[in-house]
Amino acid sequence: MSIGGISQYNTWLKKLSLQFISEKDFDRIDKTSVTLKFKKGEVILKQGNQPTHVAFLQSGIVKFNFESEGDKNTILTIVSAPRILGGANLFYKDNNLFSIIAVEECEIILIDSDVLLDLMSNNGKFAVVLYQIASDMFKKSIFNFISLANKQKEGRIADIILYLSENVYHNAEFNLALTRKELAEFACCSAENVIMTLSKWQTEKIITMTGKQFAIKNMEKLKQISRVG
Amino acid sequence: MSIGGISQYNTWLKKLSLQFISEKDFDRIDKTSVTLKFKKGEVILKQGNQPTHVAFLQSGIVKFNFESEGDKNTILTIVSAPRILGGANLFYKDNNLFSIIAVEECEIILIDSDVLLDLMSNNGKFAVVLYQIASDMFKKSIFNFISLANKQKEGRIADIILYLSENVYHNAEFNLALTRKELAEFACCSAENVIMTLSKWQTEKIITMTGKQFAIKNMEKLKQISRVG
DNA sequence: CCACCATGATTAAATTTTTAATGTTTTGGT
DNA sequence: ACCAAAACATTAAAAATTTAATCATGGTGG
Repeated sequence: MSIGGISQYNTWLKKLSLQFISEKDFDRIDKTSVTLKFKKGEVILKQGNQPTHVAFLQSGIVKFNFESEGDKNTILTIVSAPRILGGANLFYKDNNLFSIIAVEECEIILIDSDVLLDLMSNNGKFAVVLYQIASDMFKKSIFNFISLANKQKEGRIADIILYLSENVYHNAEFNLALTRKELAEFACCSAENVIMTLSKWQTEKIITMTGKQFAIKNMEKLKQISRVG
Repeated sequence: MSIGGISQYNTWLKKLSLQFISEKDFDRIDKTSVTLKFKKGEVILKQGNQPTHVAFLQSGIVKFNFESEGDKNTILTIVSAPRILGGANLFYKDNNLFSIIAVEECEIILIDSDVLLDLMSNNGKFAVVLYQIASDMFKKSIFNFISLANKQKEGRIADIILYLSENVYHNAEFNLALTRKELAEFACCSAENVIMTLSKWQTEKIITMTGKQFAIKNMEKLKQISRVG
């Protein structure tokens, strides 16, 4: 677990920030930030804790996990670097609504909320751009919600596979870091449903799976399943 | 349908805004705004349209309605005045993700997006406060999502009844403006499920219904149903 | 190196939820 | 006030989904 400032990296965040704030202001972020490494399964931000930092995902993939009574988990979304995390209750005194957990090895930059809030307050353009990023995350969560509400099992599983391909791995072939159980928590169905559906799709040559290696072979068909629901 | 500026009203919006921006800047909003009245069922912002305005709900109740293929509707949320609407894709070039429809007579103030965006860009504190309002709406939508994902029929129906009581009508007794079908679209189940469940609860003395008049008689029990799912 | 545990896979039974069919009541427009 | 349309209500059958039971496999730690 390494500790240090941001400036050692030529980060997406730095580039973004310097379009709106001065080098001097960015130094304030830099000096109050900490860089950490997380292994698969480690909790980055814990549900119920008081948020004091905004997390920036420098590399890796994380899941937003909501734990309800009786060890029941729901994965709200899965995102890959580069990404600002914790935008949901960013600058809220409220406790974290969900945990953020590493799905594969991650580098995280923790930024002091108060420093960032102060910079936003003094720079409207910077605030607006962060607002737009949060809006975009909100928009994606609306799509999840709609998929869940309107589609059944197969449509939902198709949706999360397409989501992972398009928004996380940026490729039709990828090394899936998630277990079937996690896919089920993401698609909001039982692990059996995921297993059965994926097996079926493999025999229908829509996808291929070898171990963790995953490939969408018939994108059109998968999108059709998503549309039909 | 009346047309005019905002300043005729001593609005929540005006009070909020003047904490952060000058009277002169507020005049810019005022001069480019339009006030409209909508009757029950009328569409305020239409799904798929290009957003050019941010809507402020001055009075009344609206639903966020997503229409999917085959006339299937999902109600994402229901909100009452005073409230900023359209925060989801506020300042986005994207088309509206959903329609906003009056559930009962509403007064709406349409504010030019570009004017508001310009004021935010020049006033970080104003931008931050609008960011926080959008965050709060996001948070509520997360709760909807989680309810939908984790609970079945009865838990979900309990959740929307509690939501309406707490967040829309602010009372355990209210004159419900929604039909059973709309309740079903909100709880994501069939109208039959809503009717059956509400009837059952009435015989169990958890609620009473006489026409549109609705009363929660056993709040503890209803909350327990929500918890158990 | 072997036992054990997590993961993946398959099936049948139980449960939940939707669909369809039907009738009654309420509401809104003329 | 009357009529048609919408909303409300109930039931049974059909479909979807979860639960439970069972087993194979592969990686990990003692």
